[in-house]
Amino acid sequence: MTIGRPLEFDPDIALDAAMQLFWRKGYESSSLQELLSTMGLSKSSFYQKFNSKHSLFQRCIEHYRQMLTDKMKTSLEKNGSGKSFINSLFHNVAYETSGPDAQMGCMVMNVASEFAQTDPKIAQIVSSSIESFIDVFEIAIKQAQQQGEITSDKDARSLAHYLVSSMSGLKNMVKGGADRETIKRIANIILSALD
Amino acid sequence: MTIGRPLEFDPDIALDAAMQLFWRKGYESSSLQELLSTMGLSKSSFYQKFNSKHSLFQRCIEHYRQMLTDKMKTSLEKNGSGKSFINSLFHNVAYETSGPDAQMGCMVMNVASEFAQTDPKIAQIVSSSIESFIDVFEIAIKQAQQQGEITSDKDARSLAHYLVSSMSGLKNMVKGGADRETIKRIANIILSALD
DNA sequence: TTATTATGGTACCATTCAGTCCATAAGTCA
DNA sequence: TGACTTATGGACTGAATGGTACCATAATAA
Repeated sequence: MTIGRPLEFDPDIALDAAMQLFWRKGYESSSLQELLSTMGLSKSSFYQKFNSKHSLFQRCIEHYRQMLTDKMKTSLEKNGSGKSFINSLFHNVAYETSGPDAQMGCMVMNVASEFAQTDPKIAQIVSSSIESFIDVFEIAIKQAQQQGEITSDKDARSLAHYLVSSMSGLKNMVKGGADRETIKRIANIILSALD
Repeated sequence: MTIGRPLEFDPDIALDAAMQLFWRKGYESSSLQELLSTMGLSKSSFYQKFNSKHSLFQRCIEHYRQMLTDKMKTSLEKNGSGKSFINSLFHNVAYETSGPDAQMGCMVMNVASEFAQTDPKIAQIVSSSIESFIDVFEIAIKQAQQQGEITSDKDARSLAHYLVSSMSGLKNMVKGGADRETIKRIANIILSALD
């Protein structure tokens, strides 16, 4: 055991709460006050565990990357088929058009949009996070190719880039106010590139 | 002549300068001070001509919509071919990867990402702006279909939605740090949906 | 007990934010 | 000239920003 008074909060839970807020509102619009209340801790505790708003933000992006890639990988395993994993991923976007968690988009792309061009450190985290997403897609595509769901003459890496780009664009359309049916129609065209 | 002391600046030029800044940095990160210096006017003049930062912002989005749709329409006319217009539009994104004006993305999509979910008034402007872009793409597609460059069995409106979504995603990839060759490869896959 | 660390609270810091107010300058019209 | 109208520059305001310092107190381990 470490000496001294133990923490009264779970740093991981606090980090996750912060991530949710940053995801929803971005960096600038998430004030310290809001962070403290959603994380459920005082200013003292905050600055003791997380050095600053900015360093917390970086950790949140990493946390998001980890959470999302894990989620995708388990979903791929459960699904069995690489192709149907991809299909369901894109069609699920249609259900982000309404509800409490709607129009949040992808946190990494949100960050890229907010100030990837300004902050080199953040830009690097964003870039490597995108690479992680591409990697997962590539695994799914190669699996689909082995299963005969996608023709093997297509370059898996390029397709993976294409899917990340398309997913990002689709989520942008949701943010722009597109309705469910429109999203479904776009998703179908996107997915037709895999045939 | 109007009575009273004449304006010492051109409102249209000032508006365009403001748009450039908002485009580059978004709403929150564009401080009033920066706006004043790039627009080249004092605080008094600013608040006299443009009521507030927020109302100026709305006008800037409208201005962007107008500028971009005009640019696209003239480009379509000059190009003659609907298909080659679309092709060049997507391949030109590859050249936004470096340089001073790089990684600015589409202002409307940037705004959608920043706070379309927060501000209903802005959300409406964003939504109608996206519709305008879709309209232009639809014209280009129908023209290409008449010219036999795209098969007529495809629904032009859906394809237009798809192209806006794809363009948005592609620009996101640029912001995320993708290099020129990667963008070109993605663009080719996107455009293959039109074959 | 002693050492160590965490907590909540307060006060405070400099800076920045958008926005207001007023005296004055620069014009038009009579 | 002088009245009228609008534009301009600068000083000013009140609120909010992220961050620091300090405090008494509480909870653990050695």
